[in-house]
Amino acid sequence: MGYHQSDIELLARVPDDPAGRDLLARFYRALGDATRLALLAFCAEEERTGSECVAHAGLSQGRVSAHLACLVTCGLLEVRRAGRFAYYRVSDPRVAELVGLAASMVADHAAGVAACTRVAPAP
Amino acid sequence: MGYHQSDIELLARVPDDPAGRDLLARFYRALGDATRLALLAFCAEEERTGSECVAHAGLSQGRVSAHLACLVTCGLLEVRRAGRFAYYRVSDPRVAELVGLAASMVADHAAGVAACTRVAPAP
DNA sequence: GGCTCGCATTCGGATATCCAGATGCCTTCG
DNA sequence: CGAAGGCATCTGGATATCCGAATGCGAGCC
Repeated sequence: MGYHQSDIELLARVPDDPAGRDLLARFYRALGDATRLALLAFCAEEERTGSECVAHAGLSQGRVSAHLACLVTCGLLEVRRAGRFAYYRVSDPRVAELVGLAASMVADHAAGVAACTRVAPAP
Repeated sequence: MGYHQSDIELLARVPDDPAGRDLLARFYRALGDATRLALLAFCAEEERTGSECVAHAGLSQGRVSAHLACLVTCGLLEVRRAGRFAYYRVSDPRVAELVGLAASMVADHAAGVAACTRVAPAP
């Protein structure tokens, strides 16, 4: 008793095989970086070129390019190439849902998330 | 043109301040580990004790305890303590939605996610 | 009281991911 | 053609996270 239908769903959604779970974990790690989240929000507003993303992120060009490539291969961003420019944008509405849900949960557990050191306390 | 309402939402959901984005990123990283995903699915079926989780995960007891603590502080799992036992379970329906959405996106981009090396190629 | 069990925390080492800077390829412009 | 701009990739070093094993603490049983 007390279990929601969605809990059953969860079970079905998390892959049984280790390889599938690792894939899902990798996908979450693509979202697990503050710079990539900032780029995602930036490219959700409107289409952006690589240089615009570099200026917005305030990191080295090479690093931002790698972050964008990560977001594209994971399906979080789409890229359109024209001439010497690359235009990035968020096109999948599931991305917004994913971010909205997570932000909502973080709002309810901000202190815990901030304190959560997945392995070692402060050295 | 071509932008969904949910994209606007996304913008609003990703925090403007770096600290807020870092918190959101930390939350995603809590989900970004195959062992923790397996524990989440295991504890979604029904309430589980720490020892049951250790047996299911097949890792050292100390490590599983740390993973469970991470999931609890991030609000992904709830713990109920009785006597010398700790009972873990998923109680927030948003967890299932979060996992379902991610799994659905991974299904559409499995090859990319598998290939995505966030920084350095194979050494 | 003393012992065992269940859980949490600490220790040292391995691996993944992050970063800036340098280099290379392709496109565009003079 | 030659120079400059935009993007991707490689190099080396710093940091975060993971792991098993050992240790500490409180609860329940004999």
